[in-house]
Amino acid sequence: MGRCENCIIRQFNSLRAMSKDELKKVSDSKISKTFKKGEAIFEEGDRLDGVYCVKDGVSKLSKLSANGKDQIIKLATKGEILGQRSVIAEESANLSAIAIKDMDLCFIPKESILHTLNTNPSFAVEVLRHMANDLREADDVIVNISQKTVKQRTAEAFIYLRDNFGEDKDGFLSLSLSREDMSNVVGTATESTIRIISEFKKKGMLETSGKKIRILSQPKLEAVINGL
Amino acid sequence: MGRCENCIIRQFNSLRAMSKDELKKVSDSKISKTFKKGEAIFEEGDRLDGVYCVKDGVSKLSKLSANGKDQIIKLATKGEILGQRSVIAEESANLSAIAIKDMDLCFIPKESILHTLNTNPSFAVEVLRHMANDLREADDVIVNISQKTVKQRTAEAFIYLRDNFGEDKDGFLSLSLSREDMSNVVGTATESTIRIISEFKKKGMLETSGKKIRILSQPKLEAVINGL
DNA sequence: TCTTAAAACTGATATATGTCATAGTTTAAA
DNA sequence: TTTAAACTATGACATATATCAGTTTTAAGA
Repeated sequence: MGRCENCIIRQFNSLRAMSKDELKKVSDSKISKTFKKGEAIFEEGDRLDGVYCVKDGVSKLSKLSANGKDQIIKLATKGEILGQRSVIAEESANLSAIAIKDMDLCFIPKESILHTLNTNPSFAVEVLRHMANDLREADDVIVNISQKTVKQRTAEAFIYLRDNFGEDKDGFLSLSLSREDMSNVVGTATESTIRIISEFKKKGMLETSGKKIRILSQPKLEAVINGL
Repeated sequence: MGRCENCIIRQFNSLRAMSKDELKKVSDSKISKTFKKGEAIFEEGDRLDGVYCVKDGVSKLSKLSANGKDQIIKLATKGEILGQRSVIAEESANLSAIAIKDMDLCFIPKESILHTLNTNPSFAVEVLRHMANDLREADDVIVNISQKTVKQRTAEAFIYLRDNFGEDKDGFLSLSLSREDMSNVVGTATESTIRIISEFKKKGMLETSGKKIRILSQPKLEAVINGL
């Protein structure tokens, strides 16, 4: 099994602030896990005994509302830490984490995390910085949802998918979401998302091939985002 | 001028995790400030040289969108720290803070905060806990906005105002927001808020007297929230 | 390959909410 | 007290989006 000390993923998250000794301990207690697409890493309300460091794959973090709809708050990929907020706040998970691409992760027991937090200030500050960033992003989402139209938000989501997950060699988005997941990111009904995607295709902004979607004109998408 | 060591407000926020020495330094460098209703403590985009500890009054934290509408993300009162996120992330402010009730605050230069963060892990953990809580609240807002109707969110806002700011001796909400601020909390048009308040009055849920609003039936409001 | 379930799509319609126009009311300033 | 400005209120109307119902397409399992 790989050693944390040598893990490249670590460079992208707060674990890089751990000392050699701390990493050794984490490495000894960590457990590698895999989840297939569709499987839940944890669900809303679960008590978490640790956090998950994403080595590969993608997870959606979502929250179910009373009417049965799911709102996706964030898509987490390589380098992200899942469950951090809940472990730190010593609360049960406020979101569910479900794999939307086969995942490869390391489970790190909360004791390691909490102990390091309480003894290594630079680790705590790193985690804090990361959470401050999540908080700003959440604020932005709030403003977006309440001020922009579904069409604008859908256009934004496509740009987001390209910027954060990239494209394959043929220019298709590397992460393909189902129409339902897409609508849960945007915060709308599945039919609305389908209609908007059809419209974007007609207007030459997007192209599809099977489940894959390719962005044809980022400028046109941006025009939509800017309310033209 | 008051000494931080003796400040009661401190008990309600992360500053309680500071040592005596640290508090002494903060006390020597802090500056008391007051802001009248309507004045800006800071604006979106400002670089903050420190944080503000609210001793009294209320501030709205809001973000302006392209179309000129303001979304209120949070109402901050006694004990809250303003600007913490931006100082920690070393970014300019992502929100504006504007007084909606005359305020009394202490400005604490960022050096004190950052130095303590880097040397006192229990302070860092306290701040982290607080931010983890803000993050959960933001997640809840996202789900609320995208899943609930304006009417439901308006009803929730009234309960929120009662729970967080209380009532005066006559049972009126202690914090009275203008219809516009209320609509910016809920994320809707001012006219919609006005109409809904009228409806709630007709249905015996609310009562107004001048600018003051009194909740007449919490159960009825809750029925609305639960989509009845 | 056939079969079946899930996902994608489309149309018709309902409804919540935003927008615009206008009038009444309160508040603050002169 | 008078006047102007800001806030609250209400109606008429436009429109974005949800909902429901049905069809087609795609994917997966037998």
